[in-house]
Amino acid sequence: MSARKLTPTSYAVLGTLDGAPGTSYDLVQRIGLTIANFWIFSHAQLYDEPARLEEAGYLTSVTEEGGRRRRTYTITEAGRAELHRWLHEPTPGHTEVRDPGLLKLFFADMGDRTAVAALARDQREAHADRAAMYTHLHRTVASLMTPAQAATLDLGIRMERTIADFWDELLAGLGTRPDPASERDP
Amino acid sequence: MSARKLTPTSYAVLGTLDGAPGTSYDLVQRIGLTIANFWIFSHAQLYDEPARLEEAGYLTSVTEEGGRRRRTYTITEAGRAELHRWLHEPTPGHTEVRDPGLLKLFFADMGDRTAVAALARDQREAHADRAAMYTHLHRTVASLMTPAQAATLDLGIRMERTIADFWDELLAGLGTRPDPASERDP
DNA sequence: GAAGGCATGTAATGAGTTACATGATTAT
DNA sequence: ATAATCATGTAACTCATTACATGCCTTC
Repeated sequence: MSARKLTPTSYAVLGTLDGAPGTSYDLVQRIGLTIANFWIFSHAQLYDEPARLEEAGYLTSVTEEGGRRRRTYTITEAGRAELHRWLHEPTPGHTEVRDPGLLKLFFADMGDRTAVAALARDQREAHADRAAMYTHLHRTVASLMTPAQAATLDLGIRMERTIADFWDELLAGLGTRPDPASERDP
Repeated sequence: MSARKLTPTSYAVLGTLDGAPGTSYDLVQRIGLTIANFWIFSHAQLYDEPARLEEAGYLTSVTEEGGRRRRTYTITEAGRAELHRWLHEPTPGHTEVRDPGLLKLFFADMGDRTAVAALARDQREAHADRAAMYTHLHRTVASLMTPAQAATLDLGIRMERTIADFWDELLAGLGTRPDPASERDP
């Protein structure tokens, strides 16, 4: 029950367990379908973090007797209180857009047309695909989400579109003719 | 000179030192003004990582004799080769948008109008400010950047606007009149 | 010539990733 | 009944963050 500063990981776990208890594997599933779209937590983190939160008194767990000895976590009152405290406190920290493609662009030599164009094409496709995927998700499962969850997905769509457009325009700006080496559309 | 997988941090350092040698402090400055806008590396990382890169043969360093014993790093041929290899290799991994505000929204109870509205207002301001700041930066120092660097900044502006708009619309959707300090709904 | 801040670095701790390991379940 | 895959967890390692420590330079 030692004090420690909670991280975004902690709140992702607390928030996910609020409302329904679950095992680490459940967390992997629930978070994988939702939060992981914008903030990735590795599988192992979702095993470590609940253990820490239990140690801190924000969760309790029961371990299955037989077989796999699955551990199911439940949020405590203290956990719920901490979650709500966090929800109401001012939000510090700025948005990081950790995008490997963007990092590459930063160091790219615009003179190297082919390399930049290849990067731009890849990124455009990847982000357009993601935008489409989210849009589909939004249409199919929005009804199962809370309005707030649907809203985050909406932002996800907007951002992917913004990024896809950016690469698309960058590509156009390169004066790229359909490129000999590896083109798609006419 | 042991092999190891390089991380984005590694490439940020290699890329920044390509063209001009520098100390860790120089890295802090150069990266702080540019890359840190979308991908933050802590001060200590920029001391640790060059040491690792030297160990791996991608950098060499000379240490000042007197006083502070400053260590200046220079990229090696191997380092440059690795940087270029990376620049030309396909880019895996998807964009993470690590935004504490967004994480909060995900768990927010839309019924709690005041809390959501407060969050939305804060975020809208913060992102609008950032968009303005980047725009200013772009106008004033774009000429000092490579076109690729200016392009990343351009994306930064677009993203911040997208996010600011999102919060703005969310706020409007809550049926919020201009707000006297903290009201509830009619 | 003392105070305050910028420059420079390290140590301790904590978090995150990768790799490994194995138990259940399903499909063939 | 075997292979394949899903579910579950831990261990080892690498990275990142925070805190600390101190040197140097400016300014008053």
